[in-house]
Amino acid sequence: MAGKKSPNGSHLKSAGSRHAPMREFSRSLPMSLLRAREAVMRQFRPSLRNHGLTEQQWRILRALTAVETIEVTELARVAFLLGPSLSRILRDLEARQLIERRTAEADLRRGVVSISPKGLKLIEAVAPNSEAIYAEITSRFGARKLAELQDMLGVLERSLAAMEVAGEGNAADEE
Amino acid sequence: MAGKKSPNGSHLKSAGSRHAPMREFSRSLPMSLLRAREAVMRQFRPSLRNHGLTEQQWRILRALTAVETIEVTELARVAFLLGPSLSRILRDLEARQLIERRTAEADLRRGVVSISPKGLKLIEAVAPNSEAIYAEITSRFGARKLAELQDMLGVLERSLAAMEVAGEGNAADEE
DNA sequence: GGAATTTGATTAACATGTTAAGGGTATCCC
DNA sequence: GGGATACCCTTAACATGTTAATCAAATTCC
Repeated sequence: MAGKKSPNGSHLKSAGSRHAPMREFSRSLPMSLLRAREAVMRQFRPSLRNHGLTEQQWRILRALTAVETIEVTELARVAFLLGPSLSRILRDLEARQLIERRTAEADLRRGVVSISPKGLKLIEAVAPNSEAIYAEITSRFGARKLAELQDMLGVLERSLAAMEVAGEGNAADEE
Repeated sequence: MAGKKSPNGSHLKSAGSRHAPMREFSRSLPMSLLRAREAVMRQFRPSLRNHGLTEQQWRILRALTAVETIEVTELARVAFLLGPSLSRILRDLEARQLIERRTAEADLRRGVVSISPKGLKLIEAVAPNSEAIYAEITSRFGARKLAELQDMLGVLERSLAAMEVAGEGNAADEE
C-alpha cells in the first residue's frame, strides 16, 4: 500500500461553525435507501454482466416473461423506467432480437412488445443464478425480516404518494 | 382522454406457460428499494432544480458543509459516488465557483476539496426547504417507523457486505 | 537508486436518468 | 368534418452510472 493513510482523509469543522447541525448526511433516508439498493444490486450485476445484460435490460426481459404481450406504456410502469430510457433499451433489445414489437391495430400510436424465443433462452440461462443469489440474500437477512422490510417500503411509498399534490404550492422555491 | 384505456394494457400468459412462476417481479427487493427511493427523491428534486442543483451535486455540497476540507477519495465514499462521476461533478462545481480545490502538499496525487462562500450561500438557501420536506416525510411516515426502517436498511447493508467475497467462486457464470 | 508495482485521480466509452421538445394518431366538440 | 386538444412514443440534450484504460506520483523491493 502506498502513502500512509490519513485517519479518514478529512478535517472536521471547528465547533464554532456558523451552521445548524443538519442531520448527519450519511444517515438521511435517501442515502440509506441508495446504499441498501446498491448493496443488493452489487450481488446481481456480475452475473447479469456475464450474460451481456444491464440491470434495466434484465428488468424488461424479466417483466416480459410474465405476459404474452404488453404495451410500451404499461411496460414502463411495470419495469419502473421512464419513457425515454425504455425507448432506447427496446431499440437495442430489438436489434439483438431478444424482443419483438409491432403496433396495436386498434391504435397506431401504441406499441406492443413481447419477448422472443432467443430472449426466453437468455432468461432461462440467467434466472437460476439470480434465484440462487436472491435465496442467499433472503437467507442471510432472514425471510421474515425481508418481508417486513418490503412492507415498510410499500407503506413509505404510499405515504409519499399523498404528498405529490399537497405540497405543490410551496412558496419559497417557485420560479 | 383519448383512446379507450384497455384494462391494463397487457395480456397475461396462459396457465400452460413453460416457466417456473418466478417471484412476482414488482415485489422483488431491488424494485421495492428503487420505488421507495424514487418516491422520496421525487419530493426533493423540484426544490433542488429551482436552485440549479442535481441530486448528486447537492449530496456533494451537503457533505462539504460538515468538514473544512476533504480528500476526493473520502468525499466519494461519503457522498456515495463513483470516482468518474465525482470527477465530472467537481469539475463543474469548480467552474461554477461553488467549491475550491487544491492538491495535498504531502502527496501530489491527492486532491483536497472545500466548499466556497458562494457554495455555502447556496446551501443556506436550499437547506430550509429541504428540512421542511424531510420533516413532512417524517411526520407522514412516523418518526419511529422511519428510524426502524433505517435500522433495517443498515442491517441489510451489512448482511450483504459479507457476501462480497464469499460468493466469488460461483461456477456457472464465470467467463 | 531505479525498475516494478501500487495508488489517486482523471479520461474514455457506452448505458441510463431526467426534462423538454417533436411528430404522428386519435378524440372532442363545435 | 375539421380545428383544437390530448395522447403515445420517440428524439434531443445534458447529467450521472458503470467499467476499463490512462497518467502521474508514490512505494516497494531488490
